[in-house]
Amino acid sequence: MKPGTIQRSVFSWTVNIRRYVKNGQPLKALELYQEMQNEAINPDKFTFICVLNACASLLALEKGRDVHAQIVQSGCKLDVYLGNSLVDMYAKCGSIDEAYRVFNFMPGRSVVSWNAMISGIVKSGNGKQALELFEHMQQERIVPDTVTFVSVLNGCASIGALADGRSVHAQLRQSGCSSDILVNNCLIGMYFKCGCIEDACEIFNNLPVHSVVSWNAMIMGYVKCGQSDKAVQLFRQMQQEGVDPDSITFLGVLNACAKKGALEDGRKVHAQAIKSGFHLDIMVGSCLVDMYIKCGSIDDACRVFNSMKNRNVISWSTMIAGYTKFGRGDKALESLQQMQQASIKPDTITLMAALNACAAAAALHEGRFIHGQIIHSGFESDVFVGSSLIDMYAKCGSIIDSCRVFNNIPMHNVVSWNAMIMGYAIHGLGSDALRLFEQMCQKGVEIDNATFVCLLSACSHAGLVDLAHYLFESISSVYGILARIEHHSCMIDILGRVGHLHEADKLIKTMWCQPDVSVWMALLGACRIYGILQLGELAAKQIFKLDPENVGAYVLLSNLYATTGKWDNSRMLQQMRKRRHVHKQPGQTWIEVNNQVHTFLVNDREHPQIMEIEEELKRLSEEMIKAGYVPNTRFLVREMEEELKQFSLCHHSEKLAIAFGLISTPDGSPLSIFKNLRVCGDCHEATKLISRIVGRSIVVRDANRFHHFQQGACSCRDYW
DNA sequence: GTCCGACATC
Repeated sequence: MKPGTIQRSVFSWTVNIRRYVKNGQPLKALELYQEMQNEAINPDKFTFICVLNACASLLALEKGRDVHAQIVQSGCKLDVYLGNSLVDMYAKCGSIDEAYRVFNFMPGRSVVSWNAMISGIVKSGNGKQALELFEHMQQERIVPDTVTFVSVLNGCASIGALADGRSVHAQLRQSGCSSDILVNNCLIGMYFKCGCIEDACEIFNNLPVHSVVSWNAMIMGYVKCGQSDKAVQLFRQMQQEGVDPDSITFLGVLNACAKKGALEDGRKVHAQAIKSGFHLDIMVGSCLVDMYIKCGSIDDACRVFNSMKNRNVISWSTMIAGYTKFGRGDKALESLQQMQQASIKPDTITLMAALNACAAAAALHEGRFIHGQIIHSGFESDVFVGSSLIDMYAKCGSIIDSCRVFNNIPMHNVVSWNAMIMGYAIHGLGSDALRLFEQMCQKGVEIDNATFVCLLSACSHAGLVDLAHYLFESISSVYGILARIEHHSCMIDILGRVGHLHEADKLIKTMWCQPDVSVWMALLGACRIYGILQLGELAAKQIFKLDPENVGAYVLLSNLYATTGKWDNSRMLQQMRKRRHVHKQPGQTWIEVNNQVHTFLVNDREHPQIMEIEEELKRLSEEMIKAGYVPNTRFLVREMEEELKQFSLCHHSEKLAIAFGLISTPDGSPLSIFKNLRVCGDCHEATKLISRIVGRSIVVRDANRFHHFQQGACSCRDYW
């Protein structure tokens, strides 16, 4: 072969490789590169640049290192272009150290080299370091260009550094880049992310041309700031001004509808997406699914999902999370299987969603299976996956497994500590929660808002009122942050449970922020326990104002009326609830025996062994009455004959499940049962007695926490 | 020839 032919050959291979890279098919590009080497054609500088580009977009660090070695081996001279591509590859792949090494070693550096470093550092999540490098770059008298400004502004946005953002903005004004449309869109995003809506609007309003990207930045900005109404409004406005939405616009506006729970708006946007063809976009499709889920229509979500031509890991994860949200853990886990049958590999987010499904459904068996998959796919050292595992095991009743997972996490963060503290909290292990908190402080882990929520929950479940007071005070006095709304609702819950209703009421009145539904619910719950009518009515009124379809509030208020003898009010309220089509979730209890789940409803006679179950319940009732048990009908709100009430109480779903568990498992073995609602007071009392009569430990998970019944006592010490 | 660009699933 003549030398000229070889030259042309390298050139044409490179052209083809580049075409794949530019078309967004980096994997194909690498395949072609391999083929080229198989043909014994030596790559040149231009080939290397294309291949590094492909590695960067695939985040293929190992492959990138190989290419780097080949470059060195080939004797190819490291010029600015090749050096920049190497820096970019290492930085994008997250290896900032290696990027720096090339950067420092390069014979000459252009503004592009600095840009590659800065944007890589921003992407790796280190906005502060990026700002330092920006400073350094200017000391070296390198003039920043629009690309630099875009990266640095993103860096400011990512860490919410408003002051730095403003100073970059000031520099930008003097630089001659300030009319660049991309830079301005970036500024809009930065100001939104730093919470300065006015500054963002000012930039938008002063733009000579509003491109679709500018509108998108505004729409997304408003969504992120929690002003979804405004986002939907802008979506309409942009079209009135003759700008056509693109797929990103749809993602933004669907997000807004999802946040607002605005089903009707969502449907309109859906129709429009179909008209313009953007519904075929895989991300718009996934967002439509998400919107319908968040707006409460699982049927529509399924319809969209089933009609999607292509689904990716995100579409499936959305669906798995959606089923869980609707209490369909079984369907969620089924989806995980289908996804794997479709050869889509779950990522960490999918697995976390699946673990949530197991946690919600108390499906310990499936949870362990997914844990196995996690180990198999090498995600077990991921701290976020680990935190979901801790949560799953805790909610499935195995706090020992939670501890084991916690101890095996190599690098803890605040999320994993919080998950473990919360695990102890729901099991009523207040002192363990506190011990962990002390360790966490000793290790210098930065405490966040969620930590206090976990700690206060631990206090609530263990009845530690004084400690709760102390912690609540220290949020502001020691940690210098304002106690948030969720901390207030925890505190009100704790105060309410011990009957300090005046104090709870006073706390609400002196809150610096607007009380939300959770705050009023905590108060209403306490009023129900102590039969405080007036305050309870006031709390309920506030809840209905904020959320007219809150089932829990209807139930609590109607219970409150019933326990205070206001039967008429109770009945009227129930009628009102039905008129407004607010449906009560039926109480349900399930138990796993021999890897099979048995589900019971109230007065359930469907179970094949119902005769034996009733026989056992009768036997237990007699023994319980001998032990001094008086059925407590206060917890039953419907106005009915006393005898009928007692019958109904005996047939609550939890009692049926316990009786079934007792007759289906060997003497002395522990029982675990799960209830979808809170356990009722009578069942709680009865279970305490049963645990003593049969000499077994009985673990009950209700919607709120775990109750470990043993020898006539419960771990919740009657605080729940 | 190299660097940036509104965006989603927890």
